[in-house]
Amino acid sequence: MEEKIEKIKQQLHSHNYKLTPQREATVRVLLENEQDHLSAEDVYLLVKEKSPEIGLATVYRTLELLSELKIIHKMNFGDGVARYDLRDDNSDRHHHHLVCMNCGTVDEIFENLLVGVEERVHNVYNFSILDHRLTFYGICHRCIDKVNIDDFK
Amino acid sequence: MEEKIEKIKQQLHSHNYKLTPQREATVRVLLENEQDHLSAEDVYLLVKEKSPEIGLATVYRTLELLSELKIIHKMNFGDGVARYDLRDDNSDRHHHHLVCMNCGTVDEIFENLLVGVEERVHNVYNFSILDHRLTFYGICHRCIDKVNIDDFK
DNA sequence: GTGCTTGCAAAGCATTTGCATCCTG
DNA sequence: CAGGATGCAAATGCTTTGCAAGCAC
Repeated sequence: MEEKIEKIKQQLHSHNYKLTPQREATVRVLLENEQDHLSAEDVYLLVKEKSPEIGLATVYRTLELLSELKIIHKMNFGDGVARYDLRDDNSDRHHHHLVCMNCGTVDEIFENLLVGVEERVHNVYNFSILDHRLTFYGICHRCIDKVNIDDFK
Repeated sequence: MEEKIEKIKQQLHSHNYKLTPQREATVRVLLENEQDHLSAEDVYLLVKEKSPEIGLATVYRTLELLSELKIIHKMNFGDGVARYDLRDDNSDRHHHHLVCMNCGTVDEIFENLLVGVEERVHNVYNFSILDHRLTFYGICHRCIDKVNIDDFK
């Protein structure tokens, strides 16, 4: 935890930004909720619990900044809000999402599912890949016995 | 073209909706721009050329309706606007996107890149897949010689 | 003090909704 | 003429921005 904060501090410093108390509080919330996919509002409410004086705009600016520095990932599952995820350098390229169309839960899976696929895209389409997103939409294991899957087709 | 319109008309009728002139104009724009990924605003402006009296709200309502009936695909590339695509039943599951981080162009590729992957996700995570999105972000063949790729990393 | 940060409020956009009107059957 | 469909304008919801004040080096 502390060493992760320290690392992010370095990353900010290397781009001439400071780890202000507000930014640190925001980063801590992200670290404490690494499995989740928090929206800016979610982060704001959690940060407010510890630091009630923080403004929503500051949270947005911090998330935008961390996103630009590629410390976090900004993503979109089609529900109208941006969601944020800490980036773990190692698992990053092998990190995909399972979005449940019944309960809305977003699970993460860590598997190198695209072995060979990226190379193929590069060779066939002359497209230089820098990042990718792979998201599966369906019904999660918690809901599968409770719903009629045909209702979602 | 005409038979595609006719088919969509049937799909609407089967759900007790009509193919009104406004809806037809909207569908025609989508058919005429099948390669593109138009935003609602784009569609609105194109429809307006032929039918200047149409309202933006009607375009939104039509796109929403077509999306619910799964006649079109609503998607999101992270630029803050929803984009729409006609669904071709056959190529649908093998239809992916290449988003250029320099010029913003979205190219489509049609390849069954995920052979085996879906089965694996289903078996390992007990997740019943109904749809997926695979998007690659990078630099397209038109831009690769004009930019320094490290600037995007 | 100079420049980055912040909080607040106002503005910005994309999208949705209320409502009176208009068709269509 | 009854119900769906439309156009307009207003409202909404997420996000960004302007600006004056605060803070740090």
